[in-house]
Amino acid sequence: MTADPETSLRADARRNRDQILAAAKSIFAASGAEVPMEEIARAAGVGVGTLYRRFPDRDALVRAVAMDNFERVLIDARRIAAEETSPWNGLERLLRQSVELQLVVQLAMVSHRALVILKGDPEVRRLRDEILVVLDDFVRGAQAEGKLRMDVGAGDIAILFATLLRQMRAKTDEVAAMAASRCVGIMIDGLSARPGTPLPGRPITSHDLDPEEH
Amino acid sequence: MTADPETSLRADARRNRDQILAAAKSIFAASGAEVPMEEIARAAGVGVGTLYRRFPDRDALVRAVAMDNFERVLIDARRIAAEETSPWNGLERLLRQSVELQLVVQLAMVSHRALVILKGDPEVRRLRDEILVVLDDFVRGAQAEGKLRMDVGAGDIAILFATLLRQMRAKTDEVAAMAASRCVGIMIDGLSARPGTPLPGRPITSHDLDPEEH
DNA sequence: CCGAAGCGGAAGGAAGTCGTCCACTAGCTA
DNA sequence: TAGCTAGTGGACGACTTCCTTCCGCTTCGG
Repeated sequence: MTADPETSLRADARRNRDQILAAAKSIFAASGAEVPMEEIARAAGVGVGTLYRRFPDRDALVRAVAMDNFERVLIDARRIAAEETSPWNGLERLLRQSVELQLVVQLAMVSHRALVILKGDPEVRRLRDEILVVLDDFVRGAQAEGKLRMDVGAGDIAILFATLLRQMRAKTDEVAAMAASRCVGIMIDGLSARPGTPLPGRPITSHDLDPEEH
Repeated sequence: MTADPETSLRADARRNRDQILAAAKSIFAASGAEVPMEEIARAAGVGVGTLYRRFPDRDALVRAVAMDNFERVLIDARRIAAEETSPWNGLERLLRQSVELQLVVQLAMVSHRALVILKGDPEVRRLRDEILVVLDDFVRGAQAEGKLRMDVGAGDIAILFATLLRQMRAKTDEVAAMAASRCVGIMIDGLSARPGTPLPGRPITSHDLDPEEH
């Protein structure tokens, strides 16, 4: 809409902007969208003033991070879908390289604050929906080839991962770092179609995650 | 030490105390140990003043909740261990009736605040260690009977579980309620010993969870 | 070399939480 | 039933934490 806010920035300003976005991304993923602005600024190696110059308030920052990240994941997911002939393998790949995906899920489905902020933005909304469509395809495909248990939906997977990965990366110590990927591994094995215990209730679909009423 | 602070309370006071403990327990489990005192008071149906009369500060409340809950879980775990001949079945039962267990894990291993508070109390510490011993027994036993995958330790299970269930019960809506038990089900299937993908790193033991340095 | 864009971080202000205090209520005892 | 005292609730001031603005100084780029 407006004449490309990302060009026509002085070189150093441009660099700072990118650093802020990267820092915010990693911190949001690890600790949710409510962390102090100053912490983000520090992680980006800039002052708060700089952050606020570039993003007028927290909402703007969250929106920018979401846009950037959603796009990236969507591209990734589509690339994987194109490369991988087995939907199950694709799903697995998607889940394992999960740092990016985690943020999507975090922002789009878990963090209440983020949800409210992003809900208003139709463009973000559109990206979110496209991602869910792709995820749904993976799920249905993997089930069709008999690799994914039949009694789960895309919503189950989203919830599982969002909850799992959250807080996991917050700790810096080496045990915690290992824990995250191990948990993902266990979950994947739990999801695979092998004789196990049936789950209670019904599959949770991506549709169930839509915020209808609050 | 002091002459039993739980007797010699007026009947209504006693009742209030119990309600506070129950409310705190359920709220701590769902949202961690940092929720406002007023929220706990409200949930218990009393005023803040009453809460503070019974528990001088937040630390005292956390300690009391932990003691109560740890004892309960320890008794439970031992009862299950005695009743169940298969350690794997015992472990599964323990994990499924998880509300109590979740709080233990939350308090003892995840919440940083709670950790600091409880660390000083040798009695709590002792209970915690006993629970970990019992859990370790379950894990080793289940592995010995070939039901539990060999590449996990008690720490893996604790982390997985704590992270999973946290935040899960916060939402009241019916989808979220279902999600929790479904996630536990998936996790259990992921833990069971069947051909799956090996996990990265090494098993995380209960020892790894001890807070050595901070 | 100069002007303007950009920078950091101190500081004002808003929001929320803690724990105290005191006027009032209700169990227990005689 | 009456009185004593333990118990109660919630308003309130101190404090903390976070948001955002503002301004003197720095750095880029022409």
